Amino acid sequence: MTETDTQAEHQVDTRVALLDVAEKLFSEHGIQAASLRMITQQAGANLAAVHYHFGSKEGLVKEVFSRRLRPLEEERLRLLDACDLSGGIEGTGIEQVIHAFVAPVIRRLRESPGEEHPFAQLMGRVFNEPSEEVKSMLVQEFKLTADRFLDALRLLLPHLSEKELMWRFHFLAGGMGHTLSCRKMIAKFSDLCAGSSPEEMLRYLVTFMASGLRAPATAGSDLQGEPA
Amino acid sequence: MTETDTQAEHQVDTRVALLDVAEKLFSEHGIQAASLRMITQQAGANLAAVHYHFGSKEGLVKEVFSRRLRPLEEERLRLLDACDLSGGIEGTGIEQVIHAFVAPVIRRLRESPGEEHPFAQLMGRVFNEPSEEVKSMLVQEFKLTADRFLDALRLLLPHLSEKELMWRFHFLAGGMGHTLSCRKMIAKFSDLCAGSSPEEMLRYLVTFMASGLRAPATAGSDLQGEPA
DNA sequence: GTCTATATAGCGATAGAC
DNA sequence: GTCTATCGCTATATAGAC
Repeated sequence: MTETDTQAEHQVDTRVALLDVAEKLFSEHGIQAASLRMITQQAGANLAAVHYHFGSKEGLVKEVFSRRLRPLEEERLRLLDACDLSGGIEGTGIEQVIHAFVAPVIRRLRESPGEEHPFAQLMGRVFNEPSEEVKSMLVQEFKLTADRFLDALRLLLPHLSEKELMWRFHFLAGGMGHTLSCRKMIAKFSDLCAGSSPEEMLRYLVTFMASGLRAPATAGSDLQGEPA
Repeated sequence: MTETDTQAEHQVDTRVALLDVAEKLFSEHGIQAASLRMITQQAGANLAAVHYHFGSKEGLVKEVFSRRLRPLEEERLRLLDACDLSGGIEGTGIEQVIHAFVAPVIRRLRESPGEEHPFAQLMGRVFNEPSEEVKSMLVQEFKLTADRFLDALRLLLPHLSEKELMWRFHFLAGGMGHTLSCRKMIAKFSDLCAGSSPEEMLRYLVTFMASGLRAPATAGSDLQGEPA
């Protein structure tokens, strides 16, 4: 290993180390609460390195997210393209679409075996915490994927109004997001959930959400099941 | 109105005003980002008033939550007691239980007509952002209600394993939490959702979740619908 | 109970040496 | 590219007058 190699590696390492540590600390303490001093210290870098590599804390935040989201959304769309939608509501197309949406997230959960993957928890935070600027970036990042998945679901569930279709998609996304990002808190409610592998949870999720999506359209005005 | 009345009211007003403004600013900017300076200024109170009334920022945070959660959980349990579970999976018991869980939240959304109710958005944050101390308080606060609802669902869905029952409850809670707390962000994805009233969303939610809960138990080992 | 003033500490950002 | 040193600002918390 030559001296220039070592230097070049150190440069890359600093940048990547900052992203890794930022991701971890953002997920543990929140974006606002994780200071650049904490991040650079744990990454073995200097405080000024953040501004050299990313310009500002905001720049670091954006790169933390897009580094993970870009390949994730790509994989989702690739799996969606492979789905067989010809069976309509009767076929397994709905299960396939749900799987295409959720599995790429689950797969990444498994990448850090034995531990929580920081980004999964961060994804849970992301919709509630960050600045308006980051929020807009995320909506933009998700909008394309969401529209493509909605197209697929519209094809499979033509009996639903556009509005109800949209809500059902958000029920799916919300149920997934909550269960993935709050695994530690869910574990506090029951040891059983704590003992579930991500794959096992995925199977339960697909069953539940597929059945929810297949439900008949909601009647216009009667409040179903409301106690007298 | 006597002078002592005015003084007494002012004291009460200060405390309540601090809670109201804190709730609003916590929901808008996050707990960490909402400073005591912002809160006391908007509440027309002095910076030191927070420490007089609540001891610390942490004390203020806890009271903001428990002030809303105590009556909310009470109402949920009251509605749960009124549910008719005798019909089993065939009856409307499932719809009634979901309604008992979600309606108290929806009703509070409607209390500030035309605006977002700050607490609904705050509830979305709550699972992801706050300190460990606040988190533990919340789990404790929710555990009793969760166990009671799980008892009801266990009665209605005896064919489910304890583990799958637990997960389905979290899918329900997550879907509800996400859609309620991220209404503004959901609106960015589609104008249709932005135009839905809370009551309309509740009907869609009950339809979807009831169907999800009623789904047959997941088979042990086959990954349903996974593309070949 | 409410106020002013201040103590103590941490923050993001930057200038400039190396 | 990395470092030290520091600026300017804000935070929570508290002491003490009224």
